[in-house]
Amino acid sequence: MSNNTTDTAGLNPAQLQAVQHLDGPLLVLAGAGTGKTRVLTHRVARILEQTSTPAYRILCVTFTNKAAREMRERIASLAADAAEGLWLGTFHSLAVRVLRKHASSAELGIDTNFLIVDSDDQHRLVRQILQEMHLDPKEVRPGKILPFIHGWKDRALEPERVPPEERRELNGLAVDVYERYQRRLQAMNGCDFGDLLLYNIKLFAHNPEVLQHYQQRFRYILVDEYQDTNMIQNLWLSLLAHQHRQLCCVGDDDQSIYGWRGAEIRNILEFQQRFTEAKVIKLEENYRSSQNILDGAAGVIAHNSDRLGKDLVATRGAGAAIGLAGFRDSRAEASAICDTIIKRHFQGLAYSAQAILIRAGHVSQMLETSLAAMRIPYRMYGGLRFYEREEIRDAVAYLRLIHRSEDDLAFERIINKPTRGIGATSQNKVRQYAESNGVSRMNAVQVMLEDQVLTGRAAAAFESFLALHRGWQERKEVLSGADLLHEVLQGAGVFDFWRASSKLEAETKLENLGELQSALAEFPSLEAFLEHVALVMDDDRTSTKDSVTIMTIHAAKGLEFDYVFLPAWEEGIFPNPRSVDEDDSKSLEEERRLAYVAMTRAKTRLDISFARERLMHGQVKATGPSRFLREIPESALETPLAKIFEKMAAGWAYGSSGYKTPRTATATETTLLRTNTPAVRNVTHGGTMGQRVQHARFGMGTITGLESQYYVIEFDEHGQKTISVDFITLLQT
DNA sequence: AGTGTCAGGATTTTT
DNA sequence: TCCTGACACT
Repeated sequence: MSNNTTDTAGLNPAQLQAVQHLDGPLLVLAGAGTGKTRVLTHRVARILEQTSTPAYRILCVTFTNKAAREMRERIASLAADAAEGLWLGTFHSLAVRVLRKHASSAELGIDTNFLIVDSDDQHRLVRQILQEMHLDPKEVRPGKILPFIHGWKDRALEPERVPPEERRELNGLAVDVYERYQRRLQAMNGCDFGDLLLYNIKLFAHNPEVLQHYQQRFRYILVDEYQDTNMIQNLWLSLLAHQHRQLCCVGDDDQSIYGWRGAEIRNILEFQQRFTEAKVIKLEENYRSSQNILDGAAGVIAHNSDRLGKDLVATRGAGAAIGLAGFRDSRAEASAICDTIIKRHFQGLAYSAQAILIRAGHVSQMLETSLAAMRIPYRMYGGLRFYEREEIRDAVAYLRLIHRSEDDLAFERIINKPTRGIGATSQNKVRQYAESNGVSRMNAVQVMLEDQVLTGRAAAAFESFLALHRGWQERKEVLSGADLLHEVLQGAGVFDFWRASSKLEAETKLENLGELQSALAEFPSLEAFLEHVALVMDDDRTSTKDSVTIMTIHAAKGLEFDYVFLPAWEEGIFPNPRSVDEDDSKSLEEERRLAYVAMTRAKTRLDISFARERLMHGQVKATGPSRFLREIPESALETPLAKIFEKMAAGWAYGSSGYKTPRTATATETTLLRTNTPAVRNVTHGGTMGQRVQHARFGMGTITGLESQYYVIEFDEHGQKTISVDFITLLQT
């Protein structure tokens, strides 16, 4: 093995230290743009280089498939024989790997041939269960129950261990559904995403020898984006690291923005308490952003109390001050941003160097309208991903059913899609038969046809479907995946269905199906492909065309752009009102971290803006500037906030350079504004104490309290309620 | 089975 | 305002 595979050139002393320290637990605390992943990959290469063979000595865990792919490539280029001793992947993909080997040896209720149930299937399952329990779908929807189940699984809680106070939520309903849901999953040999890790933990608990085996195998464990781990992932890590205690976690507590889906920031904050011998290395030299941008972000994040603390220093110098701009309304904001984008483009800057990052999806509407009107090419991320699209999911379901005819969820998805005369009644019959006999749906259909339980039209329809299925199973052996898919879509009438469809998107859908065929061609087997799909909700392949990026801040984490726009920094949008209202400061702190993440995406120039009125849900809503704006140190700003207020008060839509866009409101907006603007106004909406209001469901009432985004209203017939301003119509006095 | 109508809701989103 | 899901009607 060559002795300079870990080329340390380009690593600063702190990074070098993080790479070379190879003894005991280590926490690498690194801010945005300090080269975390780079350090981690160098460290892996260093271990590979220093410790010769036995295979499987390193376990390297990342959070997303994208990150895993990136790391794999980097490591491969650093260390020639990386593939040999290394397990690298996401928590879930590695958990699958373990279960595929050992699931049968423990009493988990599944065997090694288990199928992975994705979120769409989870929804469908829960919906069925709720129906069986005769619950009013208006009152209880899967979306109400599933977050509980996910939350519990993320904390390694099985139904019977859910603590009493949480059982009481929804009157214990969620627990009941959880139990039924779990039984259903096991009956079909299925595992949802939460189960993958939960079963690993159970497996380790019931089979200590399996745990020991992996504890011995993985001498070194490395984790990227540690601040995003949830309780069960952390438990999994702790178990595996128990013997060698060579756990290296890399992360930034200030970038923990996934608390709402179970990430546990305490994992990183309390690392040193759990590993008292741990060494902490802070990486504070920032290669991405200018000092002004860092100072601005640091000023904001300093208002959080739950943090370990870092001082980032830019290697790139002071750079431009942060642009701040206020506008009369969202339209003016959008067109000013577009003007600036075009101006910079004419100065030679690529569109792809500019990005607009937003807090919530709906903010993009106005921006998209403006971009389109000005013919600026743009890409919107965060819509439906490739593998989540209806036509793709259907096609994949066909393949799943061909691969494993016991895949009941796939069966249910496509048995009557496109319609082939198998209605709800026949499907229910099959389902009941299958469940009471403990066989798969496909199996049930066969038997029911033989026994003539199914007759007439339905029987004929099932017959021809079975014939198709049989044919496909034979063809599977001789055809490539892509060809098989083509034949299936043809035979099942999917192509015909979309060709005949009058829907606008029909053509795109056909194109997508073509894309799926080429995706299939990249996999060695149908099985490999299906496993990939189950685990990966693939990020859309980036197009080569030069275009501006619009994405949510969440989606932008880990990315960087030269020029970044952050519109709609307004109370009511950012921070999101739901986070503000919760009594603890936790969610507000997460919003603040989100602001920090957003700001630190910019390398060269950052432009933050707000509007006083925003077109939302088809209504004009008055908004105030975000509290985060006041937290940005004035020294980092091009124009102080106070000055912007002055100019705005003087009737100007004003901002810093490139943002002077006087405008007049459209006729409709003016009318709406007038009706919504009484003398003494609630800053965010326009209501006053004592004002009469109307609500779609609760009727007439009187405002008795004003809060940031809510009114307290005494309704004439429904008593006192606190209601979001969005749903209130103010009446003229 | 497919289309039309009405009510209710409207952060963030990976595996 | 615009999307989704439930239900009723043809």
